[in-house]
Amino acid sequence: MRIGELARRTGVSERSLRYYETQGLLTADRTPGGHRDYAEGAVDRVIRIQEFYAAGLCSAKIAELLPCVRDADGGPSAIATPRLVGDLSVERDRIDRKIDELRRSREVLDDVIATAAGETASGD
Amino acid sequence: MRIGELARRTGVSERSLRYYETQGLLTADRTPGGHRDYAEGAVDRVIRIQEFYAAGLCSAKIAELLPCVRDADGGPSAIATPRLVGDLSVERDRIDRKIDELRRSREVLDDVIATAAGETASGD
DNA sequence: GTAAGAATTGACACCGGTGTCAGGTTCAAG
DNA sequence: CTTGAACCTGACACCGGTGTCAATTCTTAC
Repeated sequence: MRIGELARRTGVSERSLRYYETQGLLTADRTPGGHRDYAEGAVDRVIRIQEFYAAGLCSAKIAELLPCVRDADGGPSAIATPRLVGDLSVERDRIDRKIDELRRSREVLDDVIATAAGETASGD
Repeated sequence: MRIGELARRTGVSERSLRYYETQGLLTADRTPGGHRDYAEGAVDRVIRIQEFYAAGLCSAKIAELLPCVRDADGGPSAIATPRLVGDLSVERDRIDRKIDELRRSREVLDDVIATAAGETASGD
């Protein structure tokens, strides 16, 4: 598929898709004229990339990590090197802490929202 | 307490503490010479601010939100306006989605790490 | 062949919290 | 006093994924 369709199907801008390619996260065949031609699996891959970005990983880490991830299409996946495993463990711990932080903030927001709702309802 | 101590106790840089003040997130008395003098509650407040930042809220939203948060010292808290409640609900939903994303990424990382560990252990 | 839509590369800018440096002032201990 | 640590303000820069514009080129349907 072409970049426009991939952008539409993933909700990711064409700009970002091209950027991913420069970062070694995403590959595409080329038409004789030079237009990118993506495989079907690119959709899942792009979504995964976005998740990793959202998790706070940088392009370089994602580039190392992606080959080790079992895809939906079950291709053979690489085995992470000990160094990468160490890095990923650090990231995982960071993510765990981040989730806790988010949960705390979420609860505070909920509390503020609930309090306002209560005041509105009872009117005192 | 002085800014140095607050920075040490919260793990937040002096630079950031001063920045928070410009954003209306944190106040401090001043010594006759102009040095900041923080109340004891500043520690909790700074930690809360950091959590909100980590949750993806911008300074302006945090500034609106903070007065409505019930502090540990139980001072009277303001009631969020309907507009703010709307904004916060949007933020809360965003945080919920983010937590889900983080969880997914965390599982993938765990999988990669576990796979590598298994290969290392069995050696095949 | 031609026109319109889609894609290409390249460059510049943004966001916004934080790091850091400079030059000057205040504080506290001797 | 004096001295060194701590603090003050102001300014500049960064990060790094993304938005956006410009000038070309490719594709496709008529």
